[in-house]
Amino acid sequence: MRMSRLFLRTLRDDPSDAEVDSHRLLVRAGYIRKVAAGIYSWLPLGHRVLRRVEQIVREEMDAAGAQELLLPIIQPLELWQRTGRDKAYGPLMFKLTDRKETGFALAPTAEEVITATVAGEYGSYRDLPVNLYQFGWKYRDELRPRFGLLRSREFLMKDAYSFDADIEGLKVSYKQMYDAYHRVFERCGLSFRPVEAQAGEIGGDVNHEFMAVAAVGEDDFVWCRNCDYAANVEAAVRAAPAPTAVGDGPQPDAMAPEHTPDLPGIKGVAEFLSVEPGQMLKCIAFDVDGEMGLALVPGDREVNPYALNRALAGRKVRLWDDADFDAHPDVPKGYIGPHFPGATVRVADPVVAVYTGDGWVTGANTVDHHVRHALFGRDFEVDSFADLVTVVTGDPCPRCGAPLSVDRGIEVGHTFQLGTKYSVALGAEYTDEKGAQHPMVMGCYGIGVSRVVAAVVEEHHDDSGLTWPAALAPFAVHLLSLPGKGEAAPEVRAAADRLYDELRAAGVEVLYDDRDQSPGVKFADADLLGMPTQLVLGAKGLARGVVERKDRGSGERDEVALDAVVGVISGS
RNA sequence: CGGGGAGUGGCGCAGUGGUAGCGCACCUGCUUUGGGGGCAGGCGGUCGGGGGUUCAAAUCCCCCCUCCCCGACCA
Repeated sequence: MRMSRLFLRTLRDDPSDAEVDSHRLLVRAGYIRKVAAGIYSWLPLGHRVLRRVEQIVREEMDAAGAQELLLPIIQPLELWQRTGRDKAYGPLMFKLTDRKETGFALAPTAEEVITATVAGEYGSYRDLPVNLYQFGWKYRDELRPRFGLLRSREFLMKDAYSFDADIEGLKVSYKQMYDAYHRVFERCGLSFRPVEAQAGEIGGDVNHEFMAVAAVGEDDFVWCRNCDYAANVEAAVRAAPAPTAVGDGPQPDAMAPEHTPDLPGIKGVAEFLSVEPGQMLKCIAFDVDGEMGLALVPGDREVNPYALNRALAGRKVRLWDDADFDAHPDVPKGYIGPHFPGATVRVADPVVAVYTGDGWVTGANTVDHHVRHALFGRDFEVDSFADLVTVVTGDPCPRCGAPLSVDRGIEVGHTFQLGTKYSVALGAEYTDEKGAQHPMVMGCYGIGVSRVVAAVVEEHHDDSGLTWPAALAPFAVHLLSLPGKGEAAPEVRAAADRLYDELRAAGVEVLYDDRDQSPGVKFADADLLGMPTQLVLGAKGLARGVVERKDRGSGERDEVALDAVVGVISGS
């Protein structure tokens, strides 16, 4: 492509509304333009990158045995009502009506359509398994679109759906997708981890989010650098310390009340009483089926609500908020102790039972008072122990014991074992060998194709601009001609034209800067646009029969003989 | 939706009641040519929209819209 003809305008200044590097650079380099909040146009260079990611995903999906199809973006609302998800999504869906007032939605995802489609075609165990996928624009009216392509209202998603006869089949289909995802993100040049995620309302046993490690990511996730353990913060656990029995060692003094005026916070009390926050016992009130419960954790830790829910499986658990405290003026917020008489359920982190020699500093159940020397087994009891705390960096890995890390990540893909929720609701059933009817067992698998582009930029850029991995670059080579105005100018121009033609004839995709611009402009644009290899042909080089080559990523330069460069670049 | 901020030419910005400006980009000419050169000339803006105050509004008042940030939310 000749740059003189390319639809491109680079910006010298950063766009004022871009907060993150991927957004800033993709706009500045002329890859995308904003049309509305969270809605972008993909200009020619950006479009080529998007198509590259798409093609990588397509190849891996096909290799994994999935079949590509294309589902509609406009979907009848009636279909969503049959699964109840019109309400679950609510205002997140873009809705519209046709001239007959029939309701439609712009696809936020496609479980309903694909399940209805399969239900209409297949009905025998002989048909299964089948895995279908598409690349489709998805629409979600996010409360707050932000970070450019990272959280947009319109985005390109690869969504795949597997249909199996039973759970065992689903697990096979799931593994194929899981492995394919690894290959996709490796080929895209991302540093990523699949993390075990909290099973959401969709249900299903296994659920992975593929997180690209990035400081601007919106999700925290926990992972072990020593083994393969990785998990969403909500689902993450740590190796729990073993409780030691009461009475190991000398008993501390009896509980001693201390006056701690106007100090409802852990930090203030710890300073006031000259103890570490970790020596304090935090008692968090929650509601469980209308009863009051207490979650007991060390003062320097946070209660993980999801872990609390797991600990009380089967019961409805909700942490108290301000309204609950307002409704119970007898409960001394900020001064609750583990022995608070109003609580009927007590769940403690295992650390609470560990003998500390001096007991815990905790609330005295009276406003403005705390106590010292609260001892588990003597001064208070609990109903059960559970791993309740939110994991932090340095906690021991539950599998190998090595220190865990908590990092930010961008969710570039997810895989779900769905089960039969959609097949039951939409009648996707099959007849088995004996003539009995069963709902198909489904999985769904998404990759945010446009989000991958942004995630790759977050990982592959520098101060000067983009530094594309070869697999995603719009062009493999950026050829710059520097003819100058000297006598050699026509020769340089002709030699660059010839090189451009020869490279293309050899199958190399090349962006050719044939513009009548100063060298500085061409260099700056080449670095900004970020093709992996730059070839510079100027008068001096031509006189010596060489082209200068620069590797954009490393910045390394060398010279290649003009008559050898096509072979070197094309690898032939 | 709550809180904060901003809408002035394609991009970045200045302009607090009195003739709409600057840099970049774009066009013309000259000059320069290995890291966003210089000189000269030029095109381009109902100052987000509507209403109001005033002799006079980008500027003050009211309403609305859009965009950005923090939060809540998020398969």
